[in-house]
Amino acid sequence: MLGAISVHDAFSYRPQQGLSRDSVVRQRDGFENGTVRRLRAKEYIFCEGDPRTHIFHVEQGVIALSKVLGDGRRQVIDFAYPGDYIGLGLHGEYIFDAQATCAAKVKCIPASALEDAAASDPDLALTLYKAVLAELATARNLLVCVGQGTAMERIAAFLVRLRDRAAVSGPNGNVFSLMMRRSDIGDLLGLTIETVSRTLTKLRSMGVIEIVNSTEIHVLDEDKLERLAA
Amino acid sequence: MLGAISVHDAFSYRPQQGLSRDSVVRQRDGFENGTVRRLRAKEYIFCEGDPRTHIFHVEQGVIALSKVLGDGRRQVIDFAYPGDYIGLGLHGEYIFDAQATCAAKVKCIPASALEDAAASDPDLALTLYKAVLAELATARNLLVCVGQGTAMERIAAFLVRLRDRAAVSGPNGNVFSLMMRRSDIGDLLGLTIETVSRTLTKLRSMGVIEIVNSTEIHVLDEDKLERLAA
DNA sequence: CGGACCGTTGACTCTTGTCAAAGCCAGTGG
DNA sequence: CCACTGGCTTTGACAAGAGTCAACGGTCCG
Repeated sequence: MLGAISVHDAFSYRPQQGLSRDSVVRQRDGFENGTVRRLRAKEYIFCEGDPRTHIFHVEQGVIALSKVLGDGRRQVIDFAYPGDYIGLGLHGEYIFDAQATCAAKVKCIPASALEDAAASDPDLALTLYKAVLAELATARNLLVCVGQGTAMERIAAFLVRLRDRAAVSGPNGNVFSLMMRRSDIGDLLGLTIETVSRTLTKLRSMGVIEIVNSTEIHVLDEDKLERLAA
Repeated sequence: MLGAISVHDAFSYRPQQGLSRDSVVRQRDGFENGTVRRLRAKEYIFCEGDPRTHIFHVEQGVIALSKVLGDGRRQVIDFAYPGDYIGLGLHGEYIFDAQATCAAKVKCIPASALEDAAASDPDLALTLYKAVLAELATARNLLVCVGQGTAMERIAAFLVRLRDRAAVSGPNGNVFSLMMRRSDIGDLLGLTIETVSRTLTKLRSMGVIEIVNSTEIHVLDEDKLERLAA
């Protein structure tokens, strides 16, 4: 299976090895403490291997965290939603790519600032520890889903998670926007965009969901959706 | 895909919901501080949902950490090797099963002892934080492998990791024992035992490895093996 | 209006899963 | 000492789910 590298415009262009990376440019315009940075869909915040100068706090939108193999195949590791932190850890470099799946805003916090604060504040340190444990649990649950589930089970489980997220933040959890392309979903679940599309279509024809404008989902039968999830 | 739950003898029997779990029995014979517990192949140390009373330090053998779906499908999340700790975290319950893949020895440490020590010892706390970060990196790498790799790429990557592990602990990293059944490998990589077997056979017929007694691997062409890995 | 991007759908291929049979090996008991 | 048994692996034949390739349509935007 070969995943294509989609290169859409100069702004979202993923820097290749050996070329000067645009993260250097980015640091000059908009990386001051607490600065909020606006991102367009498909724009990169950083790439795997970039020096880990900042932690980012998602204010708006969705950020895909992913790893890319040499031949272009991409695995999305997780999506970061408003409230989530990106880039925690002790490595000198980022260990994955971070890319907006839609228009987004992130607050940029110098990594040293957060780490200094954590060193003198046990509560903050515990919070960071818990955040990493949560990331670990998320990664393992996704692994179970991808390793054991059929396409239908993976898509259904993904939709259930989106629904649960929407349910806590709004009045009607059964209506939400995907905020991302089919390729982002496919790269999360280890499926092709065609399989994602076909599976969503099947869920629609089964009366489980309704799809508006390719991007907005209405869950019509949440019980059935949950039974379909792995 | 339906993975069978193999039940072999009373000792390794995986307790079902609602039945009294043998972990209660186990706590009576061999869970004192620092006690070393001997395990037979396929014996459980604990199950997901058991109260998290102890941390375990692997002394010998291999422990499979896994999650099981309702219908018996199992995803191995990681293998713990001598030197590794099992059961770190802040949850009140274990969040996965831990089962020996072969004869093994683990040292049992009361969870409270380790956590009390970490609270007053920043160095230990940092060590635990790093351990969790390492687990996170492992889980994500496995996710990339399982989500994007073919059967051959997954098996090759798995063998490369075993070879690297053997290389640091002994004189000849190219000869090592799997220390586990095909089903453990399959459940790690999201493959059936038949596919694992066929892929290993193919690697043998390609002259990349030699298989002795189903369980001992000789890597004959490590360059080719690495090129095959995802 | 034209182009780029995205999503959907169809036809076909192929990798992997499923089912079944047979062999191997170790442990056990006669 | 040997036959038997159970667990594990290997192999083959076949089925099915997902991937690949291609065409088309819709939407957004310059």
